[in-house]
Amino acid sequence: MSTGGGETERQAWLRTVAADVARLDRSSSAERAADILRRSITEGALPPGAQLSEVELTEVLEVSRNTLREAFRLLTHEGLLVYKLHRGVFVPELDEHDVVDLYRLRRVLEVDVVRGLADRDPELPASRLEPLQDDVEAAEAAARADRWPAVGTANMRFHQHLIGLADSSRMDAMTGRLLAELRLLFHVIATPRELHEPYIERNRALFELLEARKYDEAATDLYEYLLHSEQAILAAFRAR
Amino acid sequence: MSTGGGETERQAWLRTVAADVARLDRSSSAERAADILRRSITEGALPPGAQLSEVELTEVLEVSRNTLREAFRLLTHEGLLVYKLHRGVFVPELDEHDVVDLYRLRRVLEVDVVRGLADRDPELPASRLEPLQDDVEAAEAAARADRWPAVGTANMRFHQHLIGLADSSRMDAMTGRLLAELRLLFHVIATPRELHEPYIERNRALFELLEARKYDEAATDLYEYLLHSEQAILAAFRAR
DNA sequence: CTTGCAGGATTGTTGAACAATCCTTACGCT
DNA sequence: AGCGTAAGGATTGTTCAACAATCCTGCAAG
Repeated sequence: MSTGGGETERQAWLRTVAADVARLDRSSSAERAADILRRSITEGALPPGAQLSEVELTEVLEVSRNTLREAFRLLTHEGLLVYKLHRGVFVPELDEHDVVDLYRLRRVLEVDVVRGLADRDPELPASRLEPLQDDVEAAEAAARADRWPAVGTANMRFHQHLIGLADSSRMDAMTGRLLAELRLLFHVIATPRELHEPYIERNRALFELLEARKYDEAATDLYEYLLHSEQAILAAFRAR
Repeated sequence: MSTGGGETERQAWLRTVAADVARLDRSSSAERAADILRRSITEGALPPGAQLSEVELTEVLEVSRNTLREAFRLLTHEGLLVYKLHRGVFVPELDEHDVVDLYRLRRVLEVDVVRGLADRDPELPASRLEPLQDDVEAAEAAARADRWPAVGTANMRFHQHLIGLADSSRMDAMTGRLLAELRLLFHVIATPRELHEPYIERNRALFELLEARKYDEAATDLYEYLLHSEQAILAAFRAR
């Protein structure tokens, strides 16, 4: 490797290495406990409204109460848990107001990302779209296997990767939080198939528009897409 | 008060009461400690890069190490502190990349809020603009007294209240985080006057456009405003 | 100049203990 | 019976002390 090569190139490499190191560092007992709880919540094992007992979870997760409370704090700030002082932590119960709030933010962020891709199209290698393609194909495969929760997961990851195209760490974090809360909403809906099926082909259509570099068209399409999704969830919500 | 009056009216009232109760509940030792640290950081007493020793702060704040660590977690998720595993917590050092990232999000969120006001103009009472007017006048008063950090604080609150017009709790939280990080950036800039002075009258102009209900004009004005502010900070940054 | 190895300092985690608050139950009153 | 109230138990909030794991510093050896 040449030492006096490209200055910016070396800096970019240093950044990727630093990111990898940070990723390896991320392993404390509290975060491992949070990982387990996060999966339990997003997969529905802990339904909205459920209380998480401290003494019970210390035994299951094999961590001390203090460490468990740190895990609770982590998840609280992801929106997956809420604290009620002197009463404990609960899986939040979101309502229609939250649906509107969440989707407003999704529309703002995602549409802006897609529209902004036009400005930096030259510096965007085609390989950046590969994760999106993988997600689309994963959703299609899961649908063929009738595994609708997996379809929902793949669709979620599609949107997370879509935001990732903006190279904004803060947008990534916000989106992760928004999608986690959205999953909370999904669990109150009885029919996951009707909830996720329509968006498999809409995601593919969106992906192909991006591949064809028709960013403005993709943005307006995505806007309609998210409006439609919001209405679907609201309708399912009102039907209990 | 009529019991069978407006259904939605009563629900709205219940929501405000619930919000007040939640606000009163919000008082634990960890959050009080976090409040003190937050002020120390945003006011510059703890400069970027500084490490916060646990044993030292337990004595100053008179809380236990566990409670202090909960306060650290709170501030970490506000972006005011960063954890390095087995090394401690530090005040983050933001760079030009972060400036671009933060301002991109500010533009997206704030412009969307202003533009969205047009749709719900009828239901928006004029009193909602009062906090904005107060902030503008506070900034003008602080400027006359040569208190430029206070000008910066008032300008920040102006934008926080601007976002508040959207009635989105998640946007409020995100904006609080973004503005807190922005304050971190201000401390590396030597001349607070040149940094804040131009935006006193720009905020007033924006307020008057909102008062006149010229929302589209206000939105484009705000977009230019934020681009200008971003360039000013980047310029000050490159000049060390 | 780099490498490897103590030693000390700091953080990560645990367990126990006590105070504060909430929930439940039972009691007494109208 | 219905309702306010008080005692009791259970849970959370907070503190403390201790130990394990990791990092930083300085120094010696190659």
